[in-house]
Amino acid sequence: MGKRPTIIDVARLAGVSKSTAARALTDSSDVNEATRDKVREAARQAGYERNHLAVGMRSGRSGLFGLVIPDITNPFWAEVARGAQDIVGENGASLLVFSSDWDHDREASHLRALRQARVEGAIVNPVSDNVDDFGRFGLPFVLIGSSAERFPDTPSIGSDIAQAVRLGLDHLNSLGHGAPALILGPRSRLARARFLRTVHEHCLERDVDPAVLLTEDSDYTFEGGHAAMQRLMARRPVGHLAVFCANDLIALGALLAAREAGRECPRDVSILGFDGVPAGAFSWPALTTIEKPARELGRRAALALFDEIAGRPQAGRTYLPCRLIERGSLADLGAQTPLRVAGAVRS
Amino acid sequence: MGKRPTIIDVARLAGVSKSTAARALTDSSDVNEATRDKVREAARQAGYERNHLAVGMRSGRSGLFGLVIPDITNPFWAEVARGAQDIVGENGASLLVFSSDWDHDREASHLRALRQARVEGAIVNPVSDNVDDFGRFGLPFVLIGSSAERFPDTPSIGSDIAQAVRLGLDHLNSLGHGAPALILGPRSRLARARFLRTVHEHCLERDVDPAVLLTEDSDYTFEGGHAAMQRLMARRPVGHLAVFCANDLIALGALLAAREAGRECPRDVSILGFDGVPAGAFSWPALTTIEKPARELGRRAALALFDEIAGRPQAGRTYLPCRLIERGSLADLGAQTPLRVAGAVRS
DNA sequence: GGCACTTCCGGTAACGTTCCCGGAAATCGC
DNA sequence: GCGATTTCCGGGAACGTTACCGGAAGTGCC
Repeated sequence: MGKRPTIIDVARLAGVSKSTAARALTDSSDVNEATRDKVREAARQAGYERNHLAVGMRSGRSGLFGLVIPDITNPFWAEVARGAQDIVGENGASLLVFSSDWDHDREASHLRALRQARVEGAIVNPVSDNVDDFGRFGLPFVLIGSSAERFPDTPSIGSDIAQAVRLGLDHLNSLGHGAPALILGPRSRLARARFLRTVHEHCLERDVDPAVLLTEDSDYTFEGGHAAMQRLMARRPVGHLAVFCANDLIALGALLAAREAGRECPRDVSILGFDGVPAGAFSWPALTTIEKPARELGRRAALALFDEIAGRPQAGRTYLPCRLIERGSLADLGAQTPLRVAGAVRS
Repeated sequence: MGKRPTIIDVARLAGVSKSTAARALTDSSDVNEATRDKVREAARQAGYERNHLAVGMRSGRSGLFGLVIPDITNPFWAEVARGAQDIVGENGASLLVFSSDWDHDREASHLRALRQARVEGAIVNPVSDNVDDFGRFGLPFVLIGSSAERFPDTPSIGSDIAQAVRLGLDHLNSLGHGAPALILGPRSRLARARFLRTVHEHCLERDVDPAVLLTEDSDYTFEGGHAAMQRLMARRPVGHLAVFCANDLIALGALLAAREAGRECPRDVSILGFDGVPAGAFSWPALTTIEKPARELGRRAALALFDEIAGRPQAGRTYLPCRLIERGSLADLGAQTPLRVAGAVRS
């Protein structure tokens, strides 16, 4: 339980000055091979481990990085965290992880903690304008997630929602579905607007009137999806109903609502999710979905951060492509006239 | 992009010495109210934020804590992380989070990083004997999870597997099931032994011969559970089959296997999980399971760590009780003679 | 053998903070 | 109004590390 050995102890043990010990323990070339070995052996013997607090103090580089996400418990963000963790770790640094719960004050407090810990940089999913303060301190940071779009001037990484929506729509079309019904997120969310806009564009490109689109609002939860699907089915009681959900939780809720209503998936309804959460693989039927590259998002954010610190300025925003995961929740309607609104009564 | 203001800048701005500024900014009483306000105002104006690196250096308290878990991507461990994060945050400190991937070398490297960062303490799910080294450095730490049982001398927190198993068994009994079939984890795992032992005890207490127990080995994965359930059904092709699975992923795999075999749950088979993963709530039928108090585990581990640091020595091992979550995967066989082996052919 | 040059090493300062100590001023007791 | 006490503040050192500077040997060359 004695104090931890310092470089001075090592130097004494090796019979050299602390300067020489420091040189030997770093990669400095100004040191004799023999003395380097002697110092290394002394360090090993003393159980010496470099004090990063002191290093950070002297060099200004703490070896610490920060990550502020809404909730580490959310599988998407956990993947992001893992990706960032891996890259940061590969560079010999450590990651401080915080959960903001989408709360302004919590975020502010976490950002302050990060600054006080003298992190070398941070990855943040912004929930407010706190990040502006952050930049003002001259701290390098990279934004992540769809909410980062509000800050076009700072480097950020996100999944390519437009590409993802097109991917889903095209896949639905190829299976013989027309423009699907939509269960969207809350009107306040940026991602919702982008989602909807892309669907509209996709419709127009195919001469489908977007006004014919069937949409319901939800709140990104299982229960919300469940309720929205019930409303949807009430509006389209007959015919095959294809639904494109704004996330997987909604889709899972919709799946339950359909089954409760006696509408079997994928026979009577087709449900397409968006996210790629693990739970989607275990549902019945397993959920066909569009997977956001969560871990890669975290990796790329960390990589961008290192680039920025190294003086390689980053582009405004990078979009990473999403991937379709075909499982069992979509019906193959065969070669059938597409471009019709799903569930529309054919006269 | 200028340098960050130091306490000396604040002192100069307030027209006092840095000693006085330091006193004013901490909770020291040896300072006049007026000058304290003056310093506080100067600090605010300068945008001063205490440098925790320097504080840690001087005081030996870095304000940093470590968490080493197998995988932050695993929902159980994410919950643990969240619990620890919350408690650490409430105490004004920050948490360094690492994923070991159950790998010896990665764990060793993460523990070294923690020591070099001069964390004040760590919470570790041990995958090897690396933690022994850790203790030797005099660093306070708390173990977490079932693998911590190998270290009876160091404080650790885990879920009460024996209580959980009894809870499941009793519940099954109350629903008219006899001793259920078991899908267990790998033979190398400690948790498996404890699980099996408790089932045996439970049987003996009720004059059931444990030899009659139907068991299959698995590997804690969805695919493993799927395969094990197929073997189980081949051994008991008729009658209601109740299965107690060692974790939820296994249970979800078993659910799929049953459905594929045309055995409907909960009509023909009853499946009980163990863990409380989110995916269990979204399956069909939703999985009845025994929930480990993951977040509370993380909270209690952090609390125990603070206690230990504060000089309040911790007990060897603490077991936290698990909770039954009733959903839809268990049949109610009614008041029927219990204590029979589920699925056994009645002659 | 003298000079320039390289190689290697030790001393010192600095990073930003807090703690200890001593001293000046103010207050108190009589 | 004078010593004793309290209140408040400044100076200096220390935490562990690395960067810089200067110097002492050793080497090569003519």
